[in-house]
Amino acid sequence: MARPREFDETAAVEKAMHAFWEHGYEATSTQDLCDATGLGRSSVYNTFTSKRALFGRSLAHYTSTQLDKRQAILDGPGTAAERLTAVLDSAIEDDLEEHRRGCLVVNTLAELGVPDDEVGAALQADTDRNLAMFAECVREGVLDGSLRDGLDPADVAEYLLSTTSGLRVMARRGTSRDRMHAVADIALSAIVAR
Amino acid sequence: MARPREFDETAAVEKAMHAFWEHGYEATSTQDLCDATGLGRSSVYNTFTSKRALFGRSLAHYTSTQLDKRQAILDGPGTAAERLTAVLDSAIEDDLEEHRRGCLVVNTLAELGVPDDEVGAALQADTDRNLAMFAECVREGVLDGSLRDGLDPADVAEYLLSTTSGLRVMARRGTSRDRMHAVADIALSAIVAR
DNA sequence: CCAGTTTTGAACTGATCGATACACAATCTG
DNA sequence: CAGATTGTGTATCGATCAGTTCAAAACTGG
Repeated sequence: MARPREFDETAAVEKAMHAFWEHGYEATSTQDLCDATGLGRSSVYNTFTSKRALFGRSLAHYTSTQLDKRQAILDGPGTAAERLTAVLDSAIEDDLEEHRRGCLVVNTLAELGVPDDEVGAALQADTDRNLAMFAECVREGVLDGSLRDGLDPADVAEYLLSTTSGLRVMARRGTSRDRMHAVADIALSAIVAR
Repeated sequence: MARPREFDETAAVEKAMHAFWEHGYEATSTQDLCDATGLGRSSVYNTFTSKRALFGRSLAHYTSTQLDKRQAILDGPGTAAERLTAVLDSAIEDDLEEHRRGCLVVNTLAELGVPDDEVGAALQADTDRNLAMFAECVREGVLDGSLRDGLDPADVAEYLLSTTSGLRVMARRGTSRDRMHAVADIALSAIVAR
């Protein structure tokens, strides 16, 4: 083609993601996005079409990173119960760093719901992948004996996703690390083998 | 004094609350508030000072209503475990009606965090009152034998608030009523007496 | 009916919103 | 180097933002 880009597209998406994460979708102006990415307006619109589309890209980047991290923990060593504990601990640590901005997915769900566009599609995909990952781990846990017998993997997956979502809201309320760990302990006690 | 108001202030706050609830704080314009309340701009600003202050009033009205409703259930008949079940069921029903707009408190926490103003104060007050109500019920449950021995009321209160917050996020994800009830069942199974 | 007080409606403020137009710079292919 | 193509910077678009101004309207106590 012709003139090449003077910036890295993925790096720009990442910087935009942090801007959206910090202030939310509506409260982040296109000027904020230019400032955050270091790009001019033309470059932003030429590359990403619209604020909405850039948000979609940012959200997809966020969910991809987050899900990969979670998958890595669930694919790691230990019993299913231990791995689920590690997932909750990791979620709590994520919530506490980064100026307590919470989780971009939860924040977006709260602000926009599941809109009928690429943003909603990214949110739905995130929900589905989380549920699939959790359900698979629950099945493993029933087999390895670390989780209780008779658990419904789909229901428990929904329970675990609800639990992590709840923890992320608690983080925004200002709950302390110790309390969040106590909450996670109680939550897991409902499903670990006795 | 002089010329009387042509509208009911509380009714106006309630209408404004629904507008904020439906679209979020940032996405609700002052024009939207005029339309929703049926008031002119002058009346809105003369009565409520600013969009932010009206949001604070709307949020306080919401939390007050919600907390009173929850308190009524917790003050009702039945064991503590039964009353907590009723609270979660009520929260689920609330989440499902009203076009799945979720919970105004959770939505606001996600969008704004806990800002250093009247809005943040309303959010903090809501958190504190919820925790106090739950903790008291947990104490009663340990005494009446419907909840497990040795539970820490403060931790379990935080757990219950986290659970309801998580359910409200799940509602925004589009989770079905049956699944939400299944999640609530699992959540309660962690603390009910065996 | 009148002075005093408050509410109300309409017009309007400067600022900012998301997005575009367009000239020009920078690179590619030939 | 020529011509095509794409990226970038600046200036700007109309719309909308939250909030103000101001005079007419509607009430009060006297």
